[in-house]
Amino acid sequence: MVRDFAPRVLAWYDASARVLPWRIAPGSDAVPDPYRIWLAEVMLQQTTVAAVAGYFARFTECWPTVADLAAAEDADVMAAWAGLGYYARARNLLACARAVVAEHGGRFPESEAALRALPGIGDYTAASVAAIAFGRPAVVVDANIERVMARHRLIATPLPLAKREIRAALMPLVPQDRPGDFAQALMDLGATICTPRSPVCAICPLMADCRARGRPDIERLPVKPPKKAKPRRHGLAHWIVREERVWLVRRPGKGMLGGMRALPGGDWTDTRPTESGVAEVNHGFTHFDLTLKLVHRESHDAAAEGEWWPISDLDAAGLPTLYRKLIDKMLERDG
DNA sequence: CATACGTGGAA
DNA sequence: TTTCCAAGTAT
Repeated sequence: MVRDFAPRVLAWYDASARVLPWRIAPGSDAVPDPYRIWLAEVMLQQTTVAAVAGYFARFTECWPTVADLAAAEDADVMAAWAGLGYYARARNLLACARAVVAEHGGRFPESEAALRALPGIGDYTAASVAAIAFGRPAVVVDANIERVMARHRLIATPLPLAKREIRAALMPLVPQDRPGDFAQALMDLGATICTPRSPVCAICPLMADCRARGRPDIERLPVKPPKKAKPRRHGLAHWIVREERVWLVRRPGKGMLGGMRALPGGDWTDTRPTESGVAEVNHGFTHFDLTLKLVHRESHDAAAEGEWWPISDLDAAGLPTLYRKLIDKMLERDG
């Protein structure tokens, strides 16, 4: 049965592939654009298809080619990424586009190794671009494929240790003729049938030889390490207004919300400020929860760099969601 | 190997 | 409301 693993997966994909803006439909003779494949793959890192769609449309309209993106202003790209999260991706996106232009003549390299050496491209993205854009028989392993394989082969080793087994199990199954479709097929399968909860095994093309099929503990696969409790931190943000404009700063290039426009304010600490504010939000980050309070200030530090931004045009500032939530709350209150 | 790094939707 | 977690990468 294992011998026809890829044919079953590909036949299912031919009939059931999701239609996505960055995808070339199976059977189409269109030529994939490595720039669009790469852009989508970076946006999709730890991010849902639904969240990415609008950003992908705006980016490809503003910057149709990798050369256009490489020539863009940092501030414009960071603002366009605002709200999508994991902002190191946007910084690396620009660095990668510029490296492709400066070091590869404006064309993405085709080998997995050369792709892997570019900023923001790790094991997964290097393999997926090699397979999808260039038809290379790379072994693509993302969270969907980990789940499909851990269940099909009943791999109970906890992640991330299981990654090696999963990769070894998948490698001999990759078809030489359609590696890109194979990878996308397994990801679609994981996203729509072999889901984390309530998998729809009855319509799965792999059900005949899936070792986890029918087991009550199928939802526990793949086994993941226990999560740690998230601490809560507190911070202040300053609302400084002059002539219908608000004072915005840019956060340092590394760390939380690195490189993004923001409201000025102090460090985030583990003690709640006593000062009363005009608005407050709770915002959940990956490894801590933040309570951020908005307070009025008359002026900013004399030495501070920043810009007076029209309050009526805050949408264009490209503020991270944390600050948008806080400002929206205050404006809603004050009218 | 462990940790830092966003956000929004689903159950 | 809380918890989970989604096409991961860098350090």
